[in-house]
Amino acid sequence: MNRQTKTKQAILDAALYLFHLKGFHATSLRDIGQKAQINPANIAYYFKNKNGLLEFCLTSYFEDYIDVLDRNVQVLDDKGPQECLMDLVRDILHFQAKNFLASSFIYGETALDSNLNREILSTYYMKENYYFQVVYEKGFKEKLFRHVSFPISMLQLKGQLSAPIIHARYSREVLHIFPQESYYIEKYIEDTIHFLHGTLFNNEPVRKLALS
Amino acid sequence: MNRQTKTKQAILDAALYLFHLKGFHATSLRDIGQKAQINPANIAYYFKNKNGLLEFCLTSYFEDYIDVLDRNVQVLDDKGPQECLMDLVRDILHFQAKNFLASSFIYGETALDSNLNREILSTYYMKENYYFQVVYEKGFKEKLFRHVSFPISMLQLKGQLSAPIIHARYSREVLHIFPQESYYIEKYIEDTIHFLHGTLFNNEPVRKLALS
DNA sequence: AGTTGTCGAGAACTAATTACAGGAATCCCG
DNA sequence: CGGGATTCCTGTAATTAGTTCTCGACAACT
Repeated sequence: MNRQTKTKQAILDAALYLFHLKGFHATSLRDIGQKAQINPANIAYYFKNKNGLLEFCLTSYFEDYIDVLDRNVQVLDDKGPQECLMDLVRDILHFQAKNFLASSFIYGETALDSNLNREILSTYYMKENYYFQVVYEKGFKEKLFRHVSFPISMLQLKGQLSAPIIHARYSREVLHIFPQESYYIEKYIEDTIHFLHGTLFNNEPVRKLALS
Repeated sequence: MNRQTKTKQAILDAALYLFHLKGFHATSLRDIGQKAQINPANIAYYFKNKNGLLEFCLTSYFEDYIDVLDRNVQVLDDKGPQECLMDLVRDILHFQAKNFLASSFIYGETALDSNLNREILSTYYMKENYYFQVVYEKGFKEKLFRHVSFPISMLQLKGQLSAPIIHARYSREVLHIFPQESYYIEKYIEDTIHFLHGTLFNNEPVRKLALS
């Protein structure tokens, strides 16, 4: 890794950490510079300005995210909609855990109506929605999914997927579970899939969870 | 309404609106003053400083929220845990829809790790958790709830409850559903209760959703 | 008249951004 | 192969803009 990519990475790491900690607007370039052990002017050099830094963070995150979706949906016909959706859930939750800092900061920002990054987010939302819609439609067509409302089911699923990130502090401090530890991630994945079986899939769960 | 409460309310309305729109740190007191048609110095007069304004927003919101929980859990023994939890879901979703601006801003802020309002939030999280735990425990004891992990189930439920707020823009722009309209609220409540039947409650749903 | 509420101006501070200069790495031509 | 030129990278410092908060004056009720 040459000098350039090294400082650039240091800036990104520091920025992501501080964004997740305090939010975008609350972190100054000075903070980032201090954390990354570089001069704030460097940020301008690499990312033009604060917004450029934000845009870079967002786009590189979403590129990878869309990639995860794309890879999964490409094998939709082989796996069938149920397997495909389960794998999507698995991969998305893994992806979010791996990119925890970025995920939590992005979820936090998107809760707001801010028009700062509206265009960027809109684009990726549309893409994300497209992939899920394809899976759902195949599921409906083959009668493997119950006849539920796609938007509502999608919104529920989004809630499930975002919960370990958005409520991370709540999880840690109150529930005493640690949504970044692989034990809990696997457990949460299992339960999210169970949720799909309970609300969306037509046939019985392949592997039942413990029932009392 | 006398002059005092009138300006105070104007400040609060403007603040909540702008916080929800741009986030706490991104809104200046000048913005609030302009939106509320008052002089920014008034904010200091009523709330001491910007943080005081934030604290007031948070505490008054959570007071009401805890009130909703409390009222429901007080009649736990009469209704039984299933009915009680369903009514909780109903009332919480209604409450959030009614206080949409505050809800979305607070969810946005709590996704971050900010230690600004850590103490306030911690307190209310603990309370919230207490009420749910009481309901769950009765449900477990009377074998009306399946033998699931409370923290994980709770996290899932939190995800369900926060989704219409956090993903409000996604809902509107991509899914074309409007999580503030009573039609969708009722529909979403129905589906959330269905989620409880599918993942938590032991007996069959009282009123089945359309199955294909 | 005295209390309470509102306003405008500005002080003190912090932020992003830009200009610029010194240094390091790299390249090119002798 | 070597040394100078060029490009790339980093740090300092000044500019500009925007923020909170205070203070004293003014208005409006009681």
